[in-house]
Amino acid sequence: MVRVPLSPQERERGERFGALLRQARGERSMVDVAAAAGVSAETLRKIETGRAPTPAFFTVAALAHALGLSLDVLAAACAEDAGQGGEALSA
Amino acid sequence: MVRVPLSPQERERGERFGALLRQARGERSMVDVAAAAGVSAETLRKIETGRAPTPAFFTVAALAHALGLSLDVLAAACAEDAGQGGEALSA
DNA sequence: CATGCCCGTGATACTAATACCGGTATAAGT
DNA sequence: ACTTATACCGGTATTAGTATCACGGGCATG
Repeated sequence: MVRVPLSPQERERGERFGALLRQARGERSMVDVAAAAGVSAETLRKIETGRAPTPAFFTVAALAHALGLSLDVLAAACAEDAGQGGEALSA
Repeated sequence: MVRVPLSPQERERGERFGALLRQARGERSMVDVAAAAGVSAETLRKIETGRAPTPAFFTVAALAHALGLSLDVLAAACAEDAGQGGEALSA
């Protein structure tokens, strides 16, 4: 087991992540945002649909920049949902 | 060529990125931070040394959380340098 | 109505990230 | 001096992200 397959939780988190991006995209087209971020439209689509649940950091950073989103907010929005059962590892 | 190999610029950006993480880690050990972030120590080492120049978003998010860093600051610090080979338009 | 364009999508190809293993070097503690 | 702990390094295995190709649906135009 050298490379653990993505957990269902990670998949779901990716879906939520993509949903956030799609929501932030609003009326803008995929190709427009993708071009602004410097990634291919297909990649953006995969991220939005959750088929790429764990995209690269800089890809996300570029998309967030193109959409005017904060990476911290984005990560927090997904992390909160991901650990909604009760994450008591910090205290 | 369906998957463009990483550019030298991306490699350098990864090195800077890793340097930032290492700096933020300070005196803490790799295994400690890696465990806190939920990634393997080898992965953290590869990211810090620049051998993994484009880590996954959530991996970076977890590391930043473990280190108390802001993702936006982190991305901005790398993006500035990654832009061109010498943008010194400081007014 | 046919054609072309934009959007979104599925399939395919290829590289890279993640994790594990063994070995090595340095520093500290006993 | 031996052991322990930390970090570095090479290789290996497997999954996953990213880009190109090719297709279907909707809309405007000729």
